[in-house]
Amino acid sequence: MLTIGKLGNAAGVKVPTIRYYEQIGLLPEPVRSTGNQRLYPRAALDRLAFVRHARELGFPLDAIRDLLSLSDRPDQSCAAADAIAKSQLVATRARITRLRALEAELERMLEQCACGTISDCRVIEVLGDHALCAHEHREAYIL
Amino acid sequence: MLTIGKLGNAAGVKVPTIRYYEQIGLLPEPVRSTGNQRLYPRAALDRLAFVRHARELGFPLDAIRDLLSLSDRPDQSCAAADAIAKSQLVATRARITRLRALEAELERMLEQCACGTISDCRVIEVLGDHALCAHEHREAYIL
DNA sequence: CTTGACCCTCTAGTTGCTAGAGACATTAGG
DNA sequence: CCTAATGTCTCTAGCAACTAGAGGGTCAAG
Repeated sequence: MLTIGKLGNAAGVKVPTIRYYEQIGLLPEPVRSTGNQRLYPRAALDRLAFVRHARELGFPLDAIRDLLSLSDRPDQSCAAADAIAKSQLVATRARITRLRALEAELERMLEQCACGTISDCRVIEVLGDHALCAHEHREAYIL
Repeated sequence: MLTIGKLGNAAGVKVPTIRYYEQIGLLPEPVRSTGNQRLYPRAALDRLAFVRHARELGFPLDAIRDLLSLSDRPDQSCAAADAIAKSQLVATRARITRLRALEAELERMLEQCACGTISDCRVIEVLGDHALCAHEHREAYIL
């Protein structure tokens, strides 16, 4: 059995994060030692590594919760898992599209700035007036 | 003078957001009517539009605070404003790079999945084992 | 048996808002 | 002038996904 620190080390996840995952019900409550310390079986390592990897790929915790419960039912169709991954792909692409427009706008802003005084600073000017922009970005800044 | 609702409408910013900006010191406290309601001069509209536009371009509020105080000093050099915009550009590019790696990984994952049962689902399998990945992404998922 | 590294719970902070409760102000219509 | 509808006020709490810190208990080595 592993203590929480060894588990965290092995999976590359910080100790408070593991406790947080337990608190929100993403990981099951482990057994405790006589001194009330968490003790994890080897299998917990796989589960935690799965969570970490999914997080690294940008999956939100809600989606990971669904993926975990799917992975516990090996005989079911994997269509649901595919759908989750697909929607993650769609979200990722949307972010990229948005960020590329922002990148272009920032580049333009900086290229045009002659770096004099604030009163004729292109950066400040463009920020103050969307009409000076080449792109539309009148949406909320979605992360 | 404008009430907060008219200001918000004109600038495309929700009323609670304006109050929030005031609370964190991003916008100055306006005068009040006899009935304690906020009353804004026309100039507040420019300032709020500036904030909104900068947010749309992904600038964090801290950076916007700095940009606002720079724009109040028109005689100073605009090097500081440029530096802020540049670091925003760098951050934006870093996010794009990261998201493109994620996109590629998700595409690969989905292409390889034969869509059978969970037990041989490529999505679940890859999530459980980083070694199956084509890219490194062993960093925190930075938004 | 003591020391130091680990672990426990709990609260509060991060970013940038959004939602709601319960009360007061303003304004348009009759 | 009164009323009803809308707008505004303050305050608290919530979202994601953690992170940091306080103040204490536990465990294994020497």
